[in-house]
Amino acid sequence: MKTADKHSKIIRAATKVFAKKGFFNARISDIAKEAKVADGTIYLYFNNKYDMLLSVFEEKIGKLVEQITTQIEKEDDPRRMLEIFIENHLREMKKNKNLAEVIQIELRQTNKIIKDYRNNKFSEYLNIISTIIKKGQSEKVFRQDILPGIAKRAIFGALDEIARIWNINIDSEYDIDETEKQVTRIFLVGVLENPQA
Amino acid sequence: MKTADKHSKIIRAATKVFAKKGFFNARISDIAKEAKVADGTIYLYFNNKYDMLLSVFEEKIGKLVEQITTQIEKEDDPRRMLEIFIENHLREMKKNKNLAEVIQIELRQTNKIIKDYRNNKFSEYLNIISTIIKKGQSEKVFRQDILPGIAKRAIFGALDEIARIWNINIDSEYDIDETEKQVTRIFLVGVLENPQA
Amino acid sequence: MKTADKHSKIIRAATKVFAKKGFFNARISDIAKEAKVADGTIYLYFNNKYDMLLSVFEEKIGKLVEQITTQIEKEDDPRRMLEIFIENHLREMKKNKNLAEVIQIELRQTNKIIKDYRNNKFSEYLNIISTIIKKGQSEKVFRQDILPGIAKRAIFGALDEIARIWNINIDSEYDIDETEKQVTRIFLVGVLENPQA
Amino acid sequence: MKTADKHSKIIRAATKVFAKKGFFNARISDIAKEAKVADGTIYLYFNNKYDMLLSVFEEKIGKLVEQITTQIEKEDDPRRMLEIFIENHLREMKKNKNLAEVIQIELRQTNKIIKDYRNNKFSEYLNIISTIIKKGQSEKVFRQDILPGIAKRAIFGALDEIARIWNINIDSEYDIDETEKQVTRIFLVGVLENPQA
DNA sequence: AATGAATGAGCATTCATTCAT
DNA sequence: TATGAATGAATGCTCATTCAT
Repeated sequence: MKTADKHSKIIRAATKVFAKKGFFNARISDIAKEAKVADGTIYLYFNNKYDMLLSVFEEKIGKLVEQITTQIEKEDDPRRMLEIFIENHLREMKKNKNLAEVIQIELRQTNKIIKDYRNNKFSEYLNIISTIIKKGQSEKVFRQDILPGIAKRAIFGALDEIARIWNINIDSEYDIDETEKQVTRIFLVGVLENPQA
Repeated sequence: MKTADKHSKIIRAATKVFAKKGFFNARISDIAKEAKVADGTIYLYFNNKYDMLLSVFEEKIGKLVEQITTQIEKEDDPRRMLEIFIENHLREMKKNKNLAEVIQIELRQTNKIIKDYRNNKFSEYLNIISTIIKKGQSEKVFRQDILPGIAKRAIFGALDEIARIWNINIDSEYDIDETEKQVTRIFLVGVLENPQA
Repeated sequence: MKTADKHSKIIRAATKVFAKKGFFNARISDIAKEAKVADGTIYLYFNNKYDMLLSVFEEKIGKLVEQITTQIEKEDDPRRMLEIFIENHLREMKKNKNLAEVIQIELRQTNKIIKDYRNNKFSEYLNIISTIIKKGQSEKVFRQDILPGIAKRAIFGALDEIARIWNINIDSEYDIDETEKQVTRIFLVGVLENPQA
Repeated sequence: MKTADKHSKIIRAATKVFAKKGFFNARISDIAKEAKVADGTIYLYFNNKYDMLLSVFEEKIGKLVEQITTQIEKEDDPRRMLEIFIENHLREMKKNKNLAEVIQIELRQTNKIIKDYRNNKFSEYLNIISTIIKKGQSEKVFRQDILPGIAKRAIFGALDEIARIWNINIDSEYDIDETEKQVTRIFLVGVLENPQA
């Protein structure tokens, strides 16, 4: 087996185990067993347990960035772009609950001090949103008074919370299409009946 | 010192230590030292470490529920009520970063299975939002097609993510007043310039 | 309640709890609860946990010594005296399983170093047997070549092992009368069919 | 070092430490240090502390069973067989005081409920005695009215109590040869001068 | 004398990491 | 590269004992 294969086998196993047990409750030996690899082998590919989490996170987010970017590039309407982002995020999280879980864990569970200096992919991911917002503003499609730095947090936070619930309640009340529409509408037009009033 | 005092001293210490180190990295002896109490004393008031986290969480959220409910009851306009909720949540989190942190931890860090059957206060908290939404809908102030069950998650998630960032970046770009206005506006009227279009 | 009463209430409770859980697994608070007394109160009557065990043991054995001595004094035939000893020991252990248990514990479970300097009652108890043996020898009823110091251990050991089994198997195969007869016979005439041969 | 070696090194160390301090006072780290092994290593070979005690006990008793069985098989006279049993037991306990101690501990110290379903070797050991008795009865060498189930307990109890004393008094009054003869005689012919009388 | 809240030393067990093979 | 036995630091929790009331 080639090195790259083993590396990704471990990443896959780690994603699964971290998602299932949480970072602190996951044991290296769990991951090793899941990856069908010896415990020690893991340390040939990662420096330590936390490094694995970070790698998993970065890799998964990296793929998301790529995938969403590809789709968005084909569009020109910022409304549609935002819609695509929301759609994609929710669909990916629904499809891959482990991924949703790992995002939750990495973002909140581990030592904040260690965290900061490497989360580049995640910044990139959030910045897809703010870039859309800014484009919309320059094209006079989005309100000028929206602060993209805040909007990107609000949108990501909303999506993330919804994904969190999916991971807790196996059967949620609303289906994914409805949820997408709802979230998109809330962010595009707000909850007011007559905004002009 | 009276028993009640010691209990709340421990809660306070636990909140601080959990916030600073995270649940898994917090040692009982850290909390004991912070509370100026012996390690064993903690077990006179709590069954185990996780029980402390849950107690801290429930108590803090309980106070939030009370405080926000009191303020909202004085209002009648659903728009204003939603604004008050957003305002309060953000102000509390800004004021008490430990609280924000503990919410983050409890919501994502610990065993989901154990969690569900006790997080009543948190449900209550979220339901404040959906109640406001429903009231707004019945008064034709909010759009009829908004699903309160999704909106409450979206709003809480947005607020929570913003608070998370405050806890990471000591100095955030935007001040609290601006952030409040932004979030309120995003949720009330959305990001579109001309929703009618 | 008079002091003596409380002392004996604690002794009774301790006997019960030690018997049920063993010395090391018994908690002071268990004994206190059983005696309907505060934990701290126990330390007004005993120096420490081990001191309680020793007190329980000495008191119980002391009573046994007294009881058996009284009965034996009425007899003159060493054969009958030995029989009475065996009878009494077995009957007491059958009647009071806690006592049997505490003997087992004290004799084997606790620190040998601490033990030695106080076990006077137990020596007295064993010496009842050797005294009987010696009397029997001087009256030419028992064999001259029997060493009383060894015989007393053999007899006590046999009785104690039988009592141990009673405490493990709730229903033993043999009833107490039969057991008494058996043990008495084994020690009086041995197992041989034709000792002369 | 091979695995088997390490296992037996730990068994040896545990036997020594349990004997010296008693089960409850023995610390895992004591055993680890005695075995020149890390604390954690012990848990690669045993599930927990109690499991070690049980393993030690079973292994030691197992060896005794084997050794005594081998010797007894060469004999045909039940009198001699009983003598061999007594001889062997006492010699082994004298030689290996730790072993005597561990028998004492395991038999009385630990949870009786757990105990029963695994002490197979010990049952085997006691049944060597009853088998001898039965053989003697069928050959009309031993009295027909002796109950083997009681006799085996009486004999084991006697031997065990004598071994207990050896472990307490470093210098006992009687030497081993004399003790053997005494015990054998007591059980074979009893203490009476004229059994016929 | 009696209480029981408070103490804090003590320890079994876990598990990330190492390293000889 | 790969293994997995070995390591030993780390810690939640217990419980005998104390002492202010």
